[in-house]
Amino acid sequence: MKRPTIADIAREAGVSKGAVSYALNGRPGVSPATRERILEVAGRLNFHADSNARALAGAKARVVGLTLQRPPSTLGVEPFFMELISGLELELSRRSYALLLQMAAGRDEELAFYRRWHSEGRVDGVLVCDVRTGDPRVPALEELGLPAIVIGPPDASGSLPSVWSDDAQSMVEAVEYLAALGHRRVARVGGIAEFAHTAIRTDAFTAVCARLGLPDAVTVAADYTGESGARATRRLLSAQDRPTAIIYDNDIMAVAGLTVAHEMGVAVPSQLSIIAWDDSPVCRLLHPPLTALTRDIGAYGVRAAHLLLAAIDGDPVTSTHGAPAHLSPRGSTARLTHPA
Amino acid sequence: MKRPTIADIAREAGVSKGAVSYALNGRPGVSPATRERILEVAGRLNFHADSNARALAGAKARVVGLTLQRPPSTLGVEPFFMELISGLELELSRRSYALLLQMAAGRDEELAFYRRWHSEGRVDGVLVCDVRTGDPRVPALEELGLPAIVIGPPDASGSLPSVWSDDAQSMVEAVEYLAALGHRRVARVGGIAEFAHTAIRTDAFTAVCARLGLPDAVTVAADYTGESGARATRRLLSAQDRPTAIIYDNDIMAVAGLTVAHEMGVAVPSQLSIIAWDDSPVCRLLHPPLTALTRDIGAYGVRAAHLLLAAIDGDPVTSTHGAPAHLSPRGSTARLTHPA
DNA sequence: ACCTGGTTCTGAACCGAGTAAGCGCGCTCA
DNA sequence: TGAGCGCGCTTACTCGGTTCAGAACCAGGT
Repeated sequence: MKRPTIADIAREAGVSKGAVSYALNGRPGVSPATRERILEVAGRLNFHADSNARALAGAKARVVGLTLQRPPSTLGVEPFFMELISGLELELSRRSYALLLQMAAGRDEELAFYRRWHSEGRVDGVLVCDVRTGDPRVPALEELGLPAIVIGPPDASGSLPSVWSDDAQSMVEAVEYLAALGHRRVARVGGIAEFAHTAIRTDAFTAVCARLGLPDAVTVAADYTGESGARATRRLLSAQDRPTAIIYDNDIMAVAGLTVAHEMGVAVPSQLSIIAWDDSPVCRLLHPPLTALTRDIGAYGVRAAHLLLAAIDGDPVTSTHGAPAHLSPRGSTARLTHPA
Repeated sequence: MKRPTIADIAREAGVSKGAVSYALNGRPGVSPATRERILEVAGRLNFHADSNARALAGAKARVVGLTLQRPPSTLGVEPFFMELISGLELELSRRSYALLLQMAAGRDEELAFYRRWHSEGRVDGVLVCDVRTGDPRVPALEELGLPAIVIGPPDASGSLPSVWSDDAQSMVEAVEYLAALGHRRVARVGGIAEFAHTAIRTDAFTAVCARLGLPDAVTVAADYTGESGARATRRLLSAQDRPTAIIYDNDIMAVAGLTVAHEMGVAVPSQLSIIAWDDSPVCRLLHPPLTALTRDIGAYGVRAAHLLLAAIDGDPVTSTHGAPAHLSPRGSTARLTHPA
């Protein structure tokens, strides 16, 4: 027997299609005895309801969509998205939801995918990453009425619920730590400036540096790639009063920065301290191992999936903050011993 | 107007639902004039056919599935899968197919997903990674009749078409290069031994070492994680006659190996040469930059997607070989200058 | 005996597409 | 003139579920 349908089960169990549907979905309308008989038959025939038919008849498609718009070269290296996806799937699998993954060239294409998915009835909801301030996707999704969760700071997510941590707090922790080690000239290699979380980090960075009286709290913009991180680092280390500590907005740029320091004869950590935001296994493998702002990215995924499923079920959902990234001090940060 | 259906278009264009279906699918049965009118209306209403209804009515679901069974910690770091997915999507998007991504805990769970997807009518075909010799998924998929493409060597893919490159050839290139640099004691840190491509590389490694008269061509098994690579490297470098060159089965283990060499005071490349299989941006950022076996992983994805879509269309499909990985010599390999 | 209320189940409509069968029309050709 | 044919389009049914209206039945109360 191939691909049994509820009609097959109904015949086998001696009931109508309707009864089978009620029984399988755990809704009232069938007696416990009949329900059990139906479930037994379904199990015996290894029945799985056709998801297309179910979705067509008004039930959920049991699929959520995720689009990523970064270039593959960046994506492949950053563990962020894979860890995020792992977390998402943990929760989605638990509820028998599937994940539709789509790479997009830009926001417009990404938005076009949301629109198409919605009108094709492919997904019950979507997850939104890398939001910018004033991101057109937010109002568009609000208008579509497609359940959506933003993985990013709530500032830019409009009425869409979001999942993120308090980046400002983590930034304060990092800068205060560097200041406590005696650093005065602290710089930062930031991520893509248009992303909302980048702006938050930049503001927090300048604010805390001002509060601590650190001069020249400069942020150089980069784009998460190793090359851009290396370029930014060269620029910073070539300056008159070069910084004695640099905070990078992701780990791959920090790795690049470490190499540039080597290349320019700047000793890490004796002459330069380095902190990476996000902590991939690579950070621990380098020499010296990188001090990093560690956070449980998988937990974001779990939480985001949880919220999205709740939103799909029509439950009221509000933005939540996960635990902020905390500092994992390793060999790349130290008190200055060989001032330049 | 929300979510227009073909009935809406039919009314608007003054024809029947059937005519609309024919027109939209580019099949005969409507005159050019009518077709154009229908397409104009569809475009104006921004119509997209409900994929559930379409799939239910016997057409394709336009979805392919991919399951990954490696632990997220490994997945996140290795750029392989992200690059593969990017390549897949390039081709899938071109044909308006979507990608269903699923993490699985093991082969059995992975197989269960294939089964469920098939019986739920969710996917038109699947992609299979990390095949082992005698992998149960191969006969299971053959029996299911679900179109499938193996991303791996054809040896273990049974009657399923596969996409891979000639790893043996690349291994020969790497070992001959090391031999030409004067290395005699060459070792290897291999990937998971059960994977079919690992076996191929191991066989090729021992064969070429034997042919070149290199003694002790030992392969230490590891599991692609940095920790396992570091452990394996420590073991190798602690041996009586330690190797003067090590080939790693992925880049992350090579990074770990480089750090262990540092840690043990073994200079790279003067005392130890290192080659990584697969070339992530990180390889170029290290000091010294890692010599790597480079291959176009995205191209695998494009090719695999292409074959899968052909198989779904019912076209005859045969396994293909992509270009083999080729050596990108960098600073981590050199002629021995400080023999131990 | 009759009404009420509740549970259990059936039957049929419906979701939105695809598609086989059929029908009218105009054209060609015997 | 009428048979035959092909084009263009409509009609009606199908896919496999969900869901709603109502039938059948049973029990209890009056």
